[in-house]
Amino acid sequence: MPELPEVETIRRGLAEKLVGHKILSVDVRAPKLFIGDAKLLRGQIVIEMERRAKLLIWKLSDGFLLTHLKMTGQLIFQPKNGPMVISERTPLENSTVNDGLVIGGHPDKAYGLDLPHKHTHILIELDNGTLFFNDLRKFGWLKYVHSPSDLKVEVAKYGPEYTWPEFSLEYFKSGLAKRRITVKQALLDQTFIAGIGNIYADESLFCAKIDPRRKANELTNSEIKKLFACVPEVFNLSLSHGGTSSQHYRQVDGKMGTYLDVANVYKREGQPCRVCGTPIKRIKITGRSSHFCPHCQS
DNA sequence: AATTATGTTGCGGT
DNA sequence: AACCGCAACATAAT
Repeated sequence: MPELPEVETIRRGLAEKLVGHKILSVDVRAPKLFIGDAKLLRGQIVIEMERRAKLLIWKLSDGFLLTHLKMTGQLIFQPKNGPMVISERTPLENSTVNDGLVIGGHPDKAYGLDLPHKHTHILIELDNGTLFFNDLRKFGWLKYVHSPSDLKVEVAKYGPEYTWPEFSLEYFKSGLAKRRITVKQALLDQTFIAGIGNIYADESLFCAKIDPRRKANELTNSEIKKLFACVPEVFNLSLSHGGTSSQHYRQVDGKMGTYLDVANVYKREGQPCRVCGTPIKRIKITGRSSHFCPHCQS
């Protein structure tokens, strides 16, 4: 899925396009993916767009719309009378690339943004355009809740955001000390820190020069300190690149994120480490790919 | 054909 | 009781 930098990039895009606009209608084609009564969204104004962990929170004139994109969810906005935009992982036949956008190309591909397509499950029509929720694997969802206390329940499980004062070195240290799992698994735990997924766990551990297989409770103080600084550093770098378009992630306007251009380890198996030249290794840690430099992170 | 994919959750075991 | 590992969810690309 989109991790924190991707969801935050989407949040900024949605805020720019949707805040102040009115929802005219909602078309739910896959009922399982909308929890609550979609009809209640009709006529509501989008007041504010927020994010908690990897969850998007739309503040509406009456209630909240929550969206979780999980692994392959997309939210793509096409303004009224706007251009037909198709974005593909690789440019398609008969398409032209312009500033990260791919225009034209094959209309039937799963990743195409000639919308709606077979993986478009929910359409939200607003007064200034249409938002398409596409999700190849159908793990993602939208949920309407009415009251602030309902919203509170939804976000109660998440650990601190990396920007919060609650995310202190002391908190980080004591959290790691009580976990007997690998440091990689600890970073992925949303109840410990909000927003890290597979990409940024690997990238943060490279930044801190820590082997992902190390036990969380066996890290030295100086390693913990380094990792504590690396998490914000990596997040902020990715945000400045609009996130990572590894496969399905797209910005709200269909553009890809370009963090992969500067990633040190993620998806770089066999390629030379940017620091020492040693080939990057990929191993499994509890079922998930983990990329690291065997020389720098030993 | 088997493996892989940006995530979370619920179940059973320790 | 808290913690941990793993299957499950659904679909396509390689």
